Amino acid sequence: MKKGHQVTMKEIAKKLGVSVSTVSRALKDSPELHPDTKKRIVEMAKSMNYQYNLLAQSLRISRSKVLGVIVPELTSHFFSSNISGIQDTAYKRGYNIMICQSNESFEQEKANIRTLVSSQVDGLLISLSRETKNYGHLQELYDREIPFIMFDRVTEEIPVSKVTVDDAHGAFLAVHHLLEQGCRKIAYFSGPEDLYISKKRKEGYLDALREFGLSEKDSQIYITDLTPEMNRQITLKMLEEKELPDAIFAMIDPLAVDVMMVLKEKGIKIPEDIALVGFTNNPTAAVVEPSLTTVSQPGYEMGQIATNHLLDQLDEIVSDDPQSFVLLTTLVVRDSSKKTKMISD
Amino acid sequence: MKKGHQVTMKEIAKKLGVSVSTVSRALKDSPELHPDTKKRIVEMAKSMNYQYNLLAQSLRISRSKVLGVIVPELTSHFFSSNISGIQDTAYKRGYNIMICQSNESFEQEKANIRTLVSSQVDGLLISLSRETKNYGHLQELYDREIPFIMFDRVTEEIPVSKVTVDDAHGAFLAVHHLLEQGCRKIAYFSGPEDLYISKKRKEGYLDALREFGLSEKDSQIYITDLTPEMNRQITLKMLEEKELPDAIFAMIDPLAVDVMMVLKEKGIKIPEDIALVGFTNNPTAAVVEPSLTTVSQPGYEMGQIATNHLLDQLDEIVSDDPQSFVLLTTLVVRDSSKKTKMISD
DNA sequence: CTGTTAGCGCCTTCAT
DNA sequence: ATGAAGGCGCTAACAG
Repeated sequence: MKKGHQVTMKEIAKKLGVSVSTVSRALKDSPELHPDTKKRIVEMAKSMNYQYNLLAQSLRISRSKVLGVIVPELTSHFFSSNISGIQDTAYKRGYNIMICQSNESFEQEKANIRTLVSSQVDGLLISLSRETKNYGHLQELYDREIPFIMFDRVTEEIPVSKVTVDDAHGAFLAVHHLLEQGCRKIAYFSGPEDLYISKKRKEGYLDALREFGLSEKDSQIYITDLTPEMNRQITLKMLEEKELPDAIFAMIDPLAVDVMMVLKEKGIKIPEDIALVGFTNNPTAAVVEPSLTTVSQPGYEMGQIATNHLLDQLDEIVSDDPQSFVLLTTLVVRDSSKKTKMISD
Repeated sequence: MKKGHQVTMKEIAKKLGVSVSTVSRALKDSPELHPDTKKRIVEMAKSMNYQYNLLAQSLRISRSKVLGVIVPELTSHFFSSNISGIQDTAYKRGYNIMICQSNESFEQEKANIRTLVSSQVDGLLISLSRETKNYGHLQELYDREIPFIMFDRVTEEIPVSKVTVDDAHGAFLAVHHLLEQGCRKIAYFSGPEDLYISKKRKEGYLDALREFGLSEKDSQIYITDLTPEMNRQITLKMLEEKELPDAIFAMIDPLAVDVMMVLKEKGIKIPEDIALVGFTNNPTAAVVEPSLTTVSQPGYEMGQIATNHLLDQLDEIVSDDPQSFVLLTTLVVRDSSKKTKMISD
């Protein structure tokens, strides 16, 4: 299919017998121009259906007004909230966004960066893939002075701005809540240990235990690669222990839901036998039965803040010094953790 | 923040004492070039960290290798699956995608089209906003010969290719299944009547009724604007009727889930008292209790097919004649509709 | 095999 | 108040 011809300034100029620069000025509403000429040009442009060519402008001013976004996956609710916040914010400030998904692959992530840089994006917003364990590609971006910031899945290794949630504190809130409900044998279901969030949430878990006079000896940690199969498997494994925990803190909602399914199958009552808390506050958390207590992450706001900060840096409204934005999580208490039943229940 | 300087072909050329075209050819791996020169250039490019400037190429060849995507919202699981399919497919074929969300606003949708066209996208993939009731902006795209296709939320008014699911058939499957389960008073919970999918799914609903000797008189239709509040409200209204339906077909999963919540609150057993079927197969459908029978829409595949077709049109692999791809839906039977309990249950 | 030239659509001096 | 010229980075036609 061949695209229909796009009207250019040149054509408007010819039709009106003026120069291209005059047309350019008229369309930019430059003051140093006769109002009549301006009016004639603007009207002609409209009647010819003239459409500004951003590409040409970008090349000219070496600024594309496009931001690149890389996320591990598009279909996760959390990341799509991020993107939603990024898109709305960028759009409001006159930017478009180009999106890539790494599909949790390191190689793909590197390739994504390459195409986005080639596309001359003015800056990048990156959330790291699960596989990303060395940061040469980010270091290179940094060395080449291509503005970028990281969100959610970040690394401390590169001195750029980051937007995260207070994972440790969120986990602390979750486990603290379980302890308040009277639980004392609380298991932590963790994703891969080298994952940043696995570590951070473990910190919060242990902190909360300590707060209640418990030590690491009282902790119980199960590790999964987060596939539904392994999630099931470790839950079953846990159920084989002589002494069951009275609560489980699952690192992330989908894991919590998988755990819940197994417990229900096995006739274990939630929260009576085992209380359960997740993390993220996915839409599913509200509708499972029992409804899942979880830690809410402000995905949309993360996107907004990340984008505004990056654009502020680009526009030199703020300095380039790397800043770390740590958004607060909140505990959403639902039924899966209510050991102390209310009368109204 | 000022972006670091990007190396250009010109600089490579100067450093090596060759012309820019030679560099260009070397980097394109042109055969009509001395291998040694080519090697020298490629190595120099690498050592200088040369990065191709797609923007310049786009301007030159009047093809941006970028596709524009407009969806009503980014955070819905169905649309993010679409986008995931679009992104993967586009990427494989050497295209990037620029994404906008209309947030279900007609004005926003028009504005999105404008920026994407200004950005010189080679084609557009559009899913219409809920508010979009006239199609002048699409007609204009069409008249200006800007290649685009529509998916999921489409209109028949514009002769371009479309990718949809067989909504009527999906609804038919759902209601047919309920009838087979012995239900005879089946209510249809519909979104706004002017919505394409509301209409299509109603068709399937009525067809299925007819198949079982029922007529429009035996139908019961409740209409909501799909907000959680109104979803609740119409469910409560239905419950006030003297004679309750024995099954409900809800036009879309979130609506089905809202209905389910109200029914459960009121102590109505699902599926024993009222069976329930949704549409879309959102992740939530699998985890609510009882698990929700629903019609599955292949979101990712829709994105793939739409993108491949649009790119095929652009590359003139297929003709420009508008084609209509109607993907088949499948019924996913879960607990919310099983009137006839199996022994194993 | 390689260089020269012209130009994609726009903007920005520099003239007039 | 307007025009002419040069150039952003790259490619393609034409020479040689």
